[in-house]
Amino acid sequence: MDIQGLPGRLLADLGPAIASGEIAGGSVLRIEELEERFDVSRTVVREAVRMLESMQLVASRRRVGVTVRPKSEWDVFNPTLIAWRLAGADRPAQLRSLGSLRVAVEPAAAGLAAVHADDDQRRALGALATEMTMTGRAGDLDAFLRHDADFHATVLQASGNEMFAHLGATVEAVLRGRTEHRLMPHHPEDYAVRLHREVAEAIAAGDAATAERAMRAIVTGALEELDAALE
Amino acid sequence: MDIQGLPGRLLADLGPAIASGEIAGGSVLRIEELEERFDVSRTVVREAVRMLESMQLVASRRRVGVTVRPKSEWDVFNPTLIAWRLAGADRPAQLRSLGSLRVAVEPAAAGLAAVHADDDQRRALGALATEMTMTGRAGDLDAFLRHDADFHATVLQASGNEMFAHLGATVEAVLRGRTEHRLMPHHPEDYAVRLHREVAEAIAAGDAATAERAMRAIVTGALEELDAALE
DNA sequence: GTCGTCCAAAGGTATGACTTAATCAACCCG
DNA sequence: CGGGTTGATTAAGTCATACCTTTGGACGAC
Repeated sequence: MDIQGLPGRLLADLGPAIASGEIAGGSVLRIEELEERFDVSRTVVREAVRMLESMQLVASRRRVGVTVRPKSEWDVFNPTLIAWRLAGADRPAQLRSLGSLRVAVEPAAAGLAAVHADDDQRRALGALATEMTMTGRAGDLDAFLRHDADFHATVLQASGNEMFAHLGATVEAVLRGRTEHRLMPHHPEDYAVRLHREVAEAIAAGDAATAERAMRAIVTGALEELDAALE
Repeated sequence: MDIQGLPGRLLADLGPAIASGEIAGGSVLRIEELEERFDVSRTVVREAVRMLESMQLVASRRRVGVTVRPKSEWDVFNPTLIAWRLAGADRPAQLRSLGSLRVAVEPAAAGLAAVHADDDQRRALGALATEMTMTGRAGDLDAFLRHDADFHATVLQASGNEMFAHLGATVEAVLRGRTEHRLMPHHPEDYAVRLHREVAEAIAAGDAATAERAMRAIVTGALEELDAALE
């Protein structure tokens, strides 16, 4: 999902630098300077700039240069940008934003999934809940993370809403970040695992209200734990 | 927010064509062909392709060409792409997706706004609700639309969550599309206007639960009306 | 002090040559 | 005859350069 070619190299360098605030809003980059700094041709620089431009990270104006736009204008839903911010200095802020988004979206998705999921998806959720129980008890955080991410991605997918479905990858990034940075207990809380089981069963039974309620408990719990972990 | 220069011209032509399905997933475009078709240089074509690529609309592979990716891989949150789809053949599907998204996000945003809004925002919401009452009664759909969009944008902004805030522009696009295509009653329903007033008052009073409930009523109502209007 | 003109700086576009990688097919080996 | 390896071919990727276009700011006239 990442990069391609030389412009990708520039992106991988400039993008995170801007996203982390290291290059402040209002700064001006000149194309010629970038050519020298990265030792590439104008073509390459321009393509990289175009991509930053399409994320609303920068704006290019004649006679001025490539100016970094204020943070408030970024395309904050862009998955690449989210990844950069999660990897950089304002990971806390990004995690909080995404946490609120999850609280809003995932319960709704669970409710829809109870209505729209196909049989395979209902079965898969049950199986994933079981895996989470087992790997959670065993303290195998890697495997737990994998199944947790799969679980949420499956629910989002099963909602039948393409926009919800696309948040699967983002949620996975959140969960991974949480695990990698020790922002969650070393043994997943029992109650969280039980709630996942409850969501799976409610979706299997077509019980939208219960699925929604249980999922809301999961994501609000996650948000509270996150806030606590971030002091 | 749109376009800039010659690459913008290509984008404005290719983007909507892909977004509407006119150019199907799996199709292959060759750069040289595009050069001729639009009578521009390679530089320009490549930059346009880069931008389509960063929306995940296409992928460029050596020895093959620029292939249009399946719809399921598009960056469906990209505002430009949303605009293209709203303007094109699958406006109905896009409106439905966005409708569900609103149902998920706006109630949560209203709840947060009741806690985080500043005084100006609380005042502005009250004033906008008043305007909606007046222009709604007068049947001035244009003015009503403007205030309606402002209202929702302000709530999203006041939530204090940058991701919610960014959905303001998208919601406005939805509302505008709804009005322009006669998908709403010629006189806004009284109950909807009353609910907006209720949201404004709850946010002014810092009553998160009420704000959330009233906003949920607004957006679920809007979604139902949309579904009805789309048969 | 204000307005208008002019110039230079920086991005935007065009071109053509060259490099790189991947597909397809021919070919060789088993 | 089948399968894997190699090589030719094709289209994207990169580079260097020249030229065009816009525009911010300096400079001078009124």
